[in-house]
Amino acid sequence: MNGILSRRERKKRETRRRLMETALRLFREHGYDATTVEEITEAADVAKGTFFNYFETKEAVLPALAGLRLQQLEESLLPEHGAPASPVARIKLALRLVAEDPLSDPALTRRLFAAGMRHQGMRPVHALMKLLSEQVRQAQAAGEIRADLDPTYVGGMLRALFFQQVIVYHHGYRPAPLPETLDTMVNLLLDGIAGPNWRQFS
Amino acid sequence: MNGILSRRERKKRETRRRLMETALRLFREHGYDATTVEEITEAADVAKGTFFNYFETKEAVLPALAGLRLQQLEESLLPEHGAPASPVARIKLALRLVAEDPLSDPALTRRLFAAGMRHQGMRPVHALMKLLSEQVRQAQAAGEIRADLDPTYVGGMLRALFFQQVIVYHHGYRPAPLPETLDTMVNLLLDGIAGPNWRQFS
DNA sequence: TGTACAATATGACCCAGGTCATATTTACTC
DNA sequence: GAGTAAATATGACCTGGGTCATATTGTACA
Repeated sequence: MNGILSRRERKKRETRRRLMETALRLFREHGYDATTVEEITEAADVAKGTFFNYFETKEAVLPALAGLRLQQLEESLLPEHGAPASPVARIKLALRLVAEDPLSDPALTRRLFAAGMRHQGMRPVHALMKLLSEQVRQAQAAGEIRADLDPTYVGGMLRALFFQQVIVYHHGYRPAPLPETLDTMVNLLLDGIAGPNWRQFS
Repeated sequence: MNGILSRRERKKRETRRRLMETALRLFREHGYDATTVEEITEAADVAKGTFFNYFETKEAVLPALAGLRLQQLEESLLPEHGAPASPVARIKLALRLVAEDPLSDPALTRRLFAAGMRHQGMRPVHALMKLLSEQVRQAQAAGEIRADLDPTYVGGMLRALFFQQVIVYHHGYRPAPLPETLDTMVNLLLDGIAGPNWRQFS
């Protein structure tokens, strides 16, 4: 044994890492659809079948990639790293950072989102939702968000609205630069969209 | 000519209708993935290639089917047909009806949503969004929703949250029956999720 | 070092979605 | 009806995702 990991474990991780890295590179170079699994494995110097030992489907690489990015992102949300004191501000920051990530080009974002829904799995419950839920929890503790709501529920809302926003933006609906529209979206969710006559009915 | 339509036009519509109907039946009988395009065309008594004269991809049938349903649904939202006077109540009603539609079984809903995102098209801008936007417009006119918002924008939010809700529900997150959770969701969007300390920061 | 077992890698193969050159049908004109 | 051009139907074919029986590699233990 070398270090704490067996040779097997080291090779496994290395192969997985190489596959993910290669896939991302090729996706960005030639587009998601134009990149075949065989091209990925060829470039990563393994056989085609090996790919499916590491990922259930071609689409499944995307959540894995996103997971990595979010792990890094999670750190920049720690107060020690200069993140805002207000949890809500941190949520806005997180959304802005995710939207700016190179992984978030139009095609990949759509695919990533679709992959997050597809399959009755949703098992690695898209990492973004977990991250957002945690920030929501903190926002509730700070009294910035109503405490009677399930953080997971609100995290899910934020995630859904985020993707809606980003996808629509990439489709040409651009009342303002993306970061601003994301902030607006969060504010809207906080303040609500009710008009003066709402509650007269209910 | 018979009626106002040429034989060609009649046959075309009939074939399209038969394909959609057959597809829906088979999807519901055997599931979306388990149903092949060839099975659909076989059952509809046309050649496989014909399918792709009518729909760009297998997935593309779903938006087409949804469009039909929504057309019917749109009528039940007219005041003449006993719909509530409050536009917001009509929005809630619409969401409940869509969720109850047989087309909205778990697998198909996910697929339908994914199809709505996929392809840089999004051209038949998912009919649900159009329907919701229109109701939002009316709600704004009635003062139930803030008038300074773009109805399309709010319609998009509602659509995104609706799907999030339905999918999560089908995944086992069920604090209450689906119709109730949908109402709650709309109320939450109306009232906002801000806590007592919000605005102290901004 | 040898041997037995488990984990991982491999690529031939299968299958279903999607394409396309060709055949058939419809519409229109003389 | 014959001729012709356009619309539509067709199914052989291609492609790439995903499977699986088999081969290879790593590990454990004597």
